[in-house]
Amino acid sequence: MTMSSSIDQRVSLAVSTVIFALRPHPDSGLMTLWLPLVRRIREPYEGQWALPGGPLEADEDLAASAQHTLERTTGLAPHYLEQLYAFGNVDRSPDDRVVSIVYWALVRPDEVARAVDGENVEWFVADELPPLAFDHTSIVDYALARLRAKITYTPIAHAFLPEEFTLAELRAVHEAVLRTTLDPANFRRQALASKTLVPTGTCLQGTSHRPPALFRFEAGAPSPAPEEQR
Amino acid sequence: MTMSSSIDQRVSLAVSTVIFALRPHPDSGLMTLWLPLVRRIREPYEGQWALPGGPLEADEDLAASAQHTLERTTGLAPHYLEQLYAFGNVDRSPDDRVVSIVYWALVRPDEVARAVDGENVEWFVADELPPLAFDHTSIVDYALARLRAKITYTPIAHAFLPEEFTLAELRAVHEAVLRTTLDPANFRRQALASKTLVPTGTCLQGTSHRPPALFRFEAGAPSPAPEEQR
DNA sequence: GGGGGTTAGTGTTGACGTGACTTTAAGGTC
DNA sequence: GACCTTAAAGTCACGTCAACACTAACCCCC
Repeated sequence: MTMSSSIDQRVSLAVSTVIFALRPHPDSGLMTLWLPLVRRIREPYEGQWALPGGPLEADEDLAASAQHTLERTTGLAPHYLEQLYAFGNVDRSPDDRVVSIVYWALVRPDEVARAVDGENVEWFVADELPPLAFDHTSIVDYALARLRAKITYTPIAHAFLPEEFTLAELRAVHEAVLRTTLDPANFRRQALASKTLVPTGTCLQGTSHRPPALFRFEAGAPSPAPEEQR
Repeated sequence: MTMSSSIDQRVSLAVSTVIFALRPHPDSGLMTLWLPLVRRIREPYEGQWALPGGPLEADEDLAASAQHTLERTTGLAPHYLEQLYAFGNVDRSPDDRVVSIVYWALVRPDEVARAVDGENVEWFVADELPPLAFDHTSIVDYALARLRAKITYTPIAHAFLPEEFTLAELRAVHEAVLRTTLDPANFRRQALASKTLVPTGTCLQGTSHRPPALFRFEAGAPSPAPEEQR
């Protein structure tokens, strides 16, 4: 603990984030998973797309560093943030040794609108990515797998939605993430059985059909540190 | 990526491991989870017990570094090793900033016998630990939760056993880890349904009752990188 | 060598969750 | 008011699993 491994061995520590959001697919119009990428402006992999990230800030916890780097590079403030994995293989960067502690995050549609969409930040369909820098392609694949697994047994879908939402909207999130269709009746049963949805008492008005009830997400027992993981 | 965060900000990177093994409890005689701890010989927390670990080796991947540090400090070679979490809160070490990438491991009983049990390495019952250095108590708690969760939906229990084992032995592992009793008939059905157990054809002889069949663990599809996580 | 003890292994039953599907309710539109 | 559309509730069959009963195969002991 006294010898700093980083000084002697020049291991640099980065924090990156895989950010997911939902918006319609340009071709089909279906709700689809998107994620923002940043164009690299230095070697190695100059000009290629990569995950937003940066060096760990000395005075910040890991999650806070991920969040701030995210804010700085993309302007996004996620509504869900969880550590994904620490990637540190020797050969994952051609020059230096870089250990990346990667987080994954979910953002709401209103955030997406606020995000900077400048020259070096662009949104891509999660399942149709260009070749990425470093090992970021496999990192995104892993994050995708984790998201799809976790949404099936944990109520995180609401992180893609505004405060109040209908069951149809919640189901649309699941369908978009999992790329399937779900039976509305069965989805309703299962969603209400989880006890994490609280009806607001109001209904969404202005539809050309029966008005659906609005719900709000209510956290159950606070999750133990650091996460539950199942 | 060009600025090394570690040099400027003196963040050191450590790799530690929570190692689990099974042996009888000294009081009850029941099979119980144990883990080896290392006594710290330097400040901070000098004299206190801590997880085995050390600085990340420059020429090793993360998992390899965990394995080698383990070998060096405790003499143990695990049969299962998985990344647990990266702990990096600013205040987790009183002096320097230390980010620990923590792994968890399972070892077989024959390994436990081979392990060094010197002055500064000692085995403890996992649920009856003394106060540990740094945030290692909460790390162990998290590893315990992960082990108990993962053993229920993944065939890792065999990593506590020799190559060939009976279903009763496998069930005893589950019971020891989860601290419950399990129905032998239902456990058998569920274990055989997973298709990961291959009968060797032979039976364990020398028992004072009906001889049980011996099984061997056969890996199914190789797990995707980095892990499956569910 | 037969009865009893012990564990291995098989079978049966009922409760529960879930997928597929039907039915009723509540709006708007024409 | 007929009709369309989606919300919401209800029905049914099937598979899973916990609980429990039952048979099988050894050893021990008298």
